[in-house]
Formats: sequence, structure tokens, C-alpha cells
Amino acid sequence: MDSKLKVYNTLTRKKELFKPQKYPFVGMYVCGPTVYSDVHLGNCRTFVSFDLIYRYLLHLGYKVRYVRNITDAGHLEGDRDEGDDKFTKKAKLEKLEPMEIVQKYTIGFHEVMRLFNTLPPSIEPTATGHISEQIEMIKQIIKQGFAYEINGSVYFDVEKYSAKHNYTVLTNRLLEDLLTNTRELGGQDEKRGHLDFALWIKAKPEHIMRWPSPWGIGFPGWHIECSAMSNKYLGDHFDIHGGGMDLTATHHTNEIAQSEACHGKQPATYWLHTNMLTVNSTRMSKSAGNGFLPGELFTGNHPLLHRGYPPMTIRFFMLQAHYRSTLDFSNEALDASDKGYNRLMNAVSLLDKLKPSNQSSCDDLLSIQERCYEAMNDDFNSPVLIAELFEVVRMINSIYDGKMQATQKDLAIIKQLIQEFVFDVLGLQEVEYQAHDMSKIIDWIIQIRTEAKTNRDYTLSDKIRIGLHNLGIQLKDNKEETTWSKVL
RNA sequence: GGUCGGGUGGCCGAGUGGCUAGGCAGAGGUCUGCAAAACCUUUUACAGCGGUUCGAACCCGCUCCUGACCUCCA
Repeated sequence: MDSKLKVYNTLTRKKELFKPQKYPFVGMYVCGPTVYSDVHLGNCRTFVSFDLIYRYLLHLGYKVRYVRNITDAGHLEGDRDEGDDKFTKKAKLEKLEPMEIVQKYTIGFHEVMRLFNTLPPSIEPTATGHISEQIEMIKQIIKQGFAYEINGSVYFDVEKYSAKHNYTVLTNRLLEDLLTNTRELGGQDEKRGHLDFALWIKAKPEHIMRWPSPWGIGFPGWHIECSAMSNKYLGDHFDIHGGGMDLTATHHTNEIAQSEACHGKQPATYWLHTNMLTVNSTRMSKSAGNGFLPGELFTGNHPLLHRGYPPMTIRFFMLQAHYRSTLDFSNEALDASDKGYNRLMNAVSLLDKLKPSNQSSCDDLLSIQERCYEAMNDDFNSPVLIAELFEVVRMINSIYDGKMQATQKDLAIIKQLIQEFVFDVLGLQEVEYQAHDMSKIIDWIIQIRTEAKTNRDYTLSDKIRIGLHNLGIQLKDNKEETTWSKVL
């Protein structure tokens, strides 16, 4: 199938037709979390965005190898290439082994990803599991002349690199500006140029995470792991490299430099970057202290939250904005998404009850389907897709109410649209109502109320309706039957 | 200070030259024993000022506001 998918490429700052280098195979690398603390909602947004992208590529029939790393070593605290990495520091703080920190937050991350219904990546490599690959790559970079060793540490020589390559391809910045504008850092630096960054860092005696290397005992720099692991699993050049926008200027710029220096080519064709989640229009981040933890969001246990929201509501909330736009977080916005999501899912739950007619008064379903594809083909425009799906919601409700007629064929298309776009592509899940036993009990109570209504015993029927409402069950009368849902 | 974005109705959020985005909230109606839901109709927009154009939220200029990156963060 001839794909019409267009993706926005940070390298060219344009939307480009997506052409994988070896159809139908697609290699996609996404920078994963640094597991030294709980993932916050902003992190989750990025992974939900790439889950949407992954799901849509799969839906289009591509064979995707999706690699998302776990950073469990080498990510430094502070702004100097010395001192502790985040794990060593956290381990001291919590009086645990660094790998206990890693294990704890990796499990937490996976649990949150599961709640958000993201598909697991094909490969989830860790930095500590690929120390030798990183060392090999550093050796190669030194051999090519783009890195130098000082006192057991190895640094990437940005100045030398920029003489032959464009260091600022991703950001379009002028190198001179970077050189002049970089803030003067306190402390003595052993780097030659202040844009230089560490590939390998000498471990101080008390540093716990340490590995032998040709340059002595140390640990890898933060950027080299992604270059080494993407290369190992996806090769010298793969199709998509993704991550949060905050990684563009530093992490990804350095990744490109390392890969280019080592293999002589750009690591990826398309660079995709997701935008930030904001709170009161300020970026949500760990250091700003305005980061919500998913758990706090689910329970509502946070000073800024009026109540808790289910994971699917939050996923829906994220998908209602385009991945390259900032998304502002507020109770009001989440309330709106919660209701919208429930409206969508209530309609979905009516699908099996729809009765076909001999004639059709539906809107043109095939053109709706086409518009759904157009939306997603336009750089994964999920908000537009959702707008189209609400047209389908309106139709489902109308058919259910008998105000619109649909043929067997119409119903088949509607069901296909819902399955493909609501579940497969958007990755939404139906709210799990109570256990089955509970539904049966409610159905039984509804039956008693229906008998009361037939007998015009409205005192009893109201008592049942109000009583159930107080327990969180909303009854909905219809000419033929009574349905129920959770109180919104 | 430098670089790059953004300012859309009560809120969130699409849209890049002419055609209803959508969700939530508000108003009216249909249905209904009541309630809810659903459906129909409907009010409040494109930061400001100029310019280009037959025509601009969309292109250009200026002004104001705001965010991100430049230092760890998805």
C-alpha cells in the first residue's frame, strides 16, 4: 500500500512523506526514562505520544522494531562532567544499592506504562547491559580522531567535529553563538572546549557504579548509551529517532555527533520530538517540583487536584492535543476530557445493541473513514481523528435511539472504525465496570424497577433509581429498556 | 542576552488564504411518570495596529504578552 503518511522532521523543520528505507520494516528508537525516580506525567506524555505513533505504524502494516532504552547509568547530576550520576546520589539518599534504585523505578515505570495501555517496545535495552558496546564505540570515536582522553575520562571534541560536520543540524543554531553564549561554569574543567561532553567518566573511589575500561575504572557518559544501543539493534542508519523536545538541543545533538563521528553517517532519517506538558503554562519537570506522579493523578492525592482521574481519561486527554503542541494541564481540562471520554465509550458500548435496517440514513461512512486516515496521515493528528470519531458517536447514539437508520453494512463499517481507531490506533480501553456479579445484580434490580414502573409504582421506582444513583450507578430509561453506567 | 516557538470563543484544543473542527461548560427544544442520557438548535473567537489580496485567524511588518532551549529533565 502506498503510504500517504507525513511526519514532521526536526532535521528539516518540515513535514515529509514517510518512506522507510527497507519497506515494510521500520526501525524506531525512542529515548526512554532515566530510572532514578518515579516517572511524572510529563514523561508519560512522551511515551503515550510514541505509543500512538507506534500503533499507527503497525496499523498501516509496517513491521516495526521499536527500541526504547532504560537509562540506568551515566546520567549525571548537575551541569558538570564530574561528580555523581543520578543513581549513585539517589542510592546514597535512600541507602540502597544503585541497582535497587534502578529496579524499583523500572518496575514502577512499567506499571504506569501498563496502566496507560501503551504497547511494550520490541526491545528495551539498558545502559548497564551495554557497557562493552559503549566502550567499543568510544574507542572507535577516538580512533577517528573526534575524542580525547584526559586523566581517565574521555571527551568528545566538538570543535574538531564541527570542522567537518554540522554540529547544530538539529537546532539550526550558530556554533559561534553556542560558543559565546554558554554560561561560564564554576569549577575547573578538564575539557578542552566547553561544548565538549563526556563519553567516559573516571569514577571517584567512592563511586559505586564502575566498570573497567581502556581508560581506567569509570562509567559511560549519558549520550553514548543511546548511540551504542540504537546502533546495535537498528544499525548505522534507521528510520525514526524520537524523544521529548527537551532532549533536542543537547542529548540528540550529541547523539548525532557521536554516531556521525563513529560511523560516518546520520543515525536516523526522521527525528520526531514531542512537546512538553505544562502546568499553568510552565513546563512540568522534576526539578521544578510541579510534576504530577501518575499515582497522584489516579487518586487525586495532590494539592493541585480536585479529584482523581482514571488512566484512560488521562490518555484521552493527551491524545486530544497534537503531540507537537504543548498541553496545559488543569482540573477543568481533565474534567472535560473525562466526560468526553465517557461519552465516547458509552457509545462504543452500545455497538452490539444496534439493530440493522433495510435502508440507510447514515452520513457517508466511507468518507469519515477517509478523513480518519487523513488526520493520522497528517503527522499523527489525533485531535482531528477524535473529532471525526465524535461524528461516529453521534451516529451510534442516533441509531440506538431509532432516529437514524443503518444497514448491516453500515454497522460493519462503524464497528470497524471503532475497533481500528479507538482501540488499535488511539489505544483506548473500555472502562472496566465492576465485576460481572455486580452487573448481574444491577440488572436484577433494574428488572424489579421495571416491574414497579409497569405497575405505576413510581415511589418504588424512584427509590431504586435514586438509591442506585447514590451508590454511583446512573440509570437511563429508554423506550424499550433501561441501561446503566457509572455516575460521571 | 542569543535561538526557536506560541497567543483561537467561559475552559481545553484543531485549523495556514474563501467552506461547521471537536470535547467540556452555557441557553432553548424534542423525548420522558420523574430524573438522567441521547438527539436537534443556538450564544460568546481568532492578542493589538498596519500592510498584501477580490478575500486573512491563516501571508508580511511592527508592538505587546507568553513559553521552551541555551545548565539535569520526556
